[in-house]
Amino acid sequence: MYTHQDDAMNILASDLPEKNTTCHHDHRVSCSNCRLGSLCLPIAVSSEDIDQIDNIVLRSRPLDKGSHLFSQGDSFKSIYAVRSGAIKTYSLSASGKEQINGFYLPGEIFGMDGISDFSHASSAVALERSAVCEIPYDSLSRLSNELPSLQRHFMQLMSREIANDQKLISLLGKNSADERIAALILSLSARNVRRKFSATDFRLPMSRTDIANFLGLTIETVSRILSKFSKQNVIELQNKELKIIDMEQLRTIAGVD
Amino acid sequence: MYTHQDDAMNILASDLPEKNTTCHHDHRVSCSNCRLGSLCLPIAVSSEDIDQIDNIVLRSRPLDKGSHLFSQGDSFKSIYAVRSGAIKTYSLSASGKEQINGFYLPGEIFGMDGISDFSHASSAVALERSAVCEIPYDSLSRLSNELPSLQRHFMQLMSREIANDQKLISLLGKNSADERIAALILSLSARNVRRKFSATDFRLPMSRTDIANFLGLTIETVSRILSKFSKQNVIELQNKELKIIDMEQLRTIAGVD
DNA sequence: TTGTCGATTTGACATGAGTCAAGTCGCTCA
DNA sequence: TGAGCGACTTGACTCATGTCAAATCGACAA
Repeated sequence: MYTHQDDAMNILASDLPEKNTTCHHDHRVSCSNCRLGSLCLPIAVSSEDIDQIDNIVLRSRPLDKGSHLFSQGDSFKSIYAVRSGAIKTYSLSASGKEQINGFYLPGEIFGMDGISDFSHASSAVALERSAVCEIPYDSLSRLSNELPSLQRHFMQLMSREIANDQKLISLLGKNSADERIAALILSLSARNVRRKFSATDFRLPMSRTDIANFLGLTIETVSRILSKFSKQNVIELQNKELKIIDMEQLRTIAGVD
Repeated sequence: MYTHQDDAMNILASDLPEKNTTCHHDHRVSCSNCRLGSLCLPIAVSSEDIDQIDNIVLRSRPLDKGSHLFSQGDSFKSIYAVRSGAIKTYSLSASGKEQINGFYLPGEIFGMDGISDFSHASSAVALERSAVCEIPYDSLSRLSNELPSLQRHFMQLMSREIANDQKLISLLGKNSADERIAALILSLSARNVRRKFSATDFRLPMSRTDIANFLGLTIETVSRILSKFSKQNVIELQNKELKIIDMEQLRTIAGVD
């Protein structure tokens, strides 16, 4: 039994000592060698089990920026784990508006919204050159029956996705633009920490337009607020390179007491 | 293989001819006699399987209005199906704000947000005198291993919950107050139809405050917009008794083309 | 029946975020 | 190196929704 403090989501990868090979360069790296370490896979899985999982995972070559992994309405076959880069998922509402549902960073899992009716309820597109692992759902289901810890882990993943969505609902329903943007920055920071990267210095993988869409704001509002945060010396921002200067203040703005 | 048109969610109950017994009066009714019919259970489940499910379901006595079924942080043991009445689930954000995550009507399932870390991420409270079926998660998991259709159905339920949440995210992020309220009324109407009740005449089980909280609005705005819809002869509203007068117009307002 | 209290409605006003309109920046490609 | 173009920023103004305040309604208890 284990829990995570942060809200990122994960399912496949191993617990072995990190190798310093960059995944981008060899997209065929196995789960047991993946530098994402235990981000994806259940910690409880033994190394023989990892081999079984390894066998069902498909590793495609990197996706170029802007290319789609699947589109809304496509028949559902697999879920995906980000290996490198960043992915956004979005859906079109009945009235044709695009809503970004999430940004996914290395070690995170997406594509689970297609399970309910065998077709994807959202589209997934690469925000930059990215590599993903594809996990065919049939094989995963079958393997889950043999590996109870995998089944449990998978359920947890879905449940965590629900919990994440509910946080976003609360953010959109109850928080000001300042609070939403501060919360997004803090979420990216926390997920960076999870991947053993800097909590304070990182690149925003998405455009201002994407941030605005995700947070239910306009691009002008996002831009103004980021400028304001910069003027207030809470962050420093050079295009997409972000540095958090005053983490405490950022937390205060986000309303985390 | 089957799909649903609307977005309500469901898992337990049978497919047999409806009996005209009101569930409220005998809260011990079995799944196979439940008037909710096939709303809850997977259609594919055979009658012997239903008996097995029947055996793991706990049927408590009705809950009074305002009483809690579980609270945020409680350890997770079961998921629940609404038999009669209505339930809301809500969670407190880091900053202490309450956000209603959903309203659940008879035949709908809730409480799945607790799976990820063995503790409930939200609280559930009865909006009116209600009866629920409790399905212990342990037993459900065990039974799922024997009944593939049950496991599939359960996955679909979780996935549908995600899809629902994403619709709400889009609604909150992209739609005006008018559109949000029209969409909620249409959702309640569709779910009523699913239960073989009137599409146009029903009672709102929740208060204006709850509607406002759920939709990310203030109670004043909700009240004003409901009054406006009434003046425009789109609906008629006597306290909580709602009659949809002009369904077409309501759809137009909601932005469903 | 009357009193009480919370739920709801309505009005007047304030304001945060959207809209519209210019720019400016910073890639990419020739 | 410079042209072109999409991404981003900034300013002025508007408007939808929130805030504050007061009145009314409706359910329930005495």
